[in-house]
Amino acid sequence: MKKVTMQDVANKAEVSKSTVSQFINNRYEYMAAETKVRIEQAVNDLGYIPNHIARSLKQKKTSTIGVIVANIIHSFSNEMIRAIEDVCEQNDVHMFVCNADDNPKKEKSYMEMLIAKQVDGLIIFPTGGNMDFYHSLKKNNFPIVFVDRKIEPSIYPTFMLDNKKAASLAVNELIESDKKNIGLVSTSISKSITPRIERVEGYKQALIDHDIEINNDYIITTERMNIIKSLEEMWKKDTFPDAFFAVNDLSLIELLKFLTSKRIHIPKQVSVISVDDSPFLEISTPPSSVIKQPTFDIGRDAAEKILELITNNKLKDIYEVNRYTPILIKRASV
Amino acid sequence: MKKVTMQDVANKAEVSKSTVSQFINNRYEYMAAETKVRIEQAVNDLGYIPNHIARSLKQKKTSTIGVIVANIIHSFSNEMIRAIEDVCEQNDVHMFVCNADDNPKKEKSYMEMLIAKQVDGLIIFPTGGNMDFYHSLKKNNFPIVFVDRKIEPSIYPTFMLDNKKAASLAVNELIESDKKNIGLVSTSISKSITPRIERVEGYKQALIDHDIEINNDYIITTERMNIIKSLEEMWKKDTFPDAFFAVNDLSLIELLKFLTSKRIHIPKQVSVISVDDSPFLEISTPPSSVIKQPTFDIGRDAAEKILELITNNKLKDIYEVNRYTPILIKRASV
DNA sequence: CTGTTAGCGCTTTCAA
DNA sequence: TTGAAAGCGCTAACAG
Repeated sequence: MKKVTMQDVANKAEVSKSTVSQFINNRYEYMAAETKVRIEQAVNDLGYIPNHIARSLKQKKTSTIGVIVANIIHSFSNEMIRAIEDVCEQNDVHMFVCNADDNPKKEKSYMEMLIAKQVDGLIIFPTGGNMDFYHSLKKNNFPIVFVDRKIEPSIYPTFMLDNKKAASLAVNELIESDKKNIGLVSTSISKSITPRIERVEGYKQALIDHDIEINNDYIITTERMNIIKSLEEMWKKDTFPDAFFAVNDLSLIELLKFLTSKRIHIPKQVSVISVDDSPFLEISTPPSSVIKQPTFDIGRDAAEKILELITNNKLKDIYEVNRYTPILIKRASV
Repeated sequence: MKKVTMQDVANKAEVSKSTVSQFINNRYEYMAAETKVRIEQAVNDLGYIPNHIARSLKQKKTSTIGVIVANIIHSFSNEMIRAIEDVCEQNDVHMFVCNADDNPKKEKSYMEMLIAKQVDGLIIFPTGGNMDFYHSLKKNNFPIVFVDRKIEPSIYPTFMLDNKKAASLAVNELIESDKKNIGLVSTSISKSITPRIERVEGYKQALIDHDIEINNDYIITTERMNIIKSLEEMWKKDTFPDAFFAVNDLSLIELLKFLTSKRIHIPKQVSVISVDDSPFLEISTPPSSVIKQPTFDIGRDAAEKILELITNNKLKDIYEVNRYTPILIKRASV
């Protein structure tokens, strides 16, 4: 496959390369109408598509950002991507999405790949496993914004949910419907993933605030694939929670699978509430109550921030973390 | 942000640019151990990351492919992406995923964008709205493979499900459990989307094969957002199907929403089966029986094919369509 | 074993 | 109103 270049177009239109370049970049100011037509003709005849990477090399920018999500499986990630896409589109910047799969190695390799491909900036859901790399990028003044999770100290702008609030909203809702033995289900927190940790803390705090004793036997924080096993073990014991707070959609799925398999009635026997909404929760039996993140706002603000950083290119030493207020959506599972 | 270049590394290590280039590309054959160490040192000190786009410009290839999915919402798309990713990784090629949102305009703009960014090839779930563009690319010998949907004539390799078989598997399953009035629900088929059309045809054929008359009142093919409305209308009539074939996961969701809202028991009153599996179907009530695509095989084969085309760069005039056999997964909804 | 050189396709002064 | 020339960061002969 032999690609058509600007030179080919120039030859065909019998003008110089630079004139074609002017044309391609819509700088018609000084261009004879007739020249314009000739070039247009040539472009169409040859099916010329400008080589962006040559342009980028020259301009030292690609008008492209990279987005690295922690795990694409979460419905939250998908919504965020949509929101970011919207503002990118409005600003004529492209975006590439990569999925770190909650794996710091993958995250790092994607960061390097995207930087090698000269993205102008990065939006990252940080796994937390690449502190040194973040810092070295910061030293080089490379624009990044974090989303969903924060790192300490917060050397880049960060946009995330008020997780404690989310947890207390959930626990309060459960308590109001007279549930007292409230369990928690979370996917693994071993990698110090802020939202999960904060939600667990928020859950504990909410219990304390209601003078309910924390029962560690009711708390499951483990790999997704082990959640059902842990629930089985809990089930075998003398007491079992009459309500659960699932810290995200994945843990909720596992929880529901377990509850269904045991034919436990929701909400009569066990109430359930989780963070993050997703289409399937409307058709689960019963439809699940959830704490929803203002995903769209978070995504939009993060995207606008990265574009601003790219333009201004002045990084502050430390940034405040921007927190967003969660919303309770009542359905029938509590 | 001022980027570190190969020249910077060369200066620091007191060698020439080309020597650094050798180093970066792991061509140590003739390199003095001591030089190697000095360069390594310099690379680390400066935090040098090679500029891929400069390299690509020179090499006239990016080792990157583009993937344009019709609609990322389908669970099928996600699984395909995973499968493609696997073979890319094994072959050290990067991949960029874009979502056409079932919109030919978006599809075209992504195609142009990716080609402008010099991807070496494209895997496309074609919307069917850009025939001219496909043909002009073909004329330029640009490597593409199609997935999930085909175009006529098949000028590029195509990998997709045996949709008629899928439909007949579904209908047979329904008939075997003594259901006779079998409805169909599909998202819009206006844009001539092969899988949906083929599944509708397959459904009709299967009914004919069983000497069951086709009742057009039982067939819904409309935009996702209108499905429930159409079901409502059907519901008001004298007769209502005792079973449904949903042609994909999205139409199934709508169908389930409707059935749930009417408190119609599945499968006692109405049986349900669909094409495409997805995690939420295990926790729906009851767990849904589905016709599963061998997604992994399709993705792998498509990815291997595009890499082959890129290497050989010899396009045939016409390709056969590769069909894959669907698998019935029995759960409790039939 | 290492350096010199040309050039990938484009943009951008500056000159004509 | 258009063209010539330099150069973005890198690779790949080839020379030394």
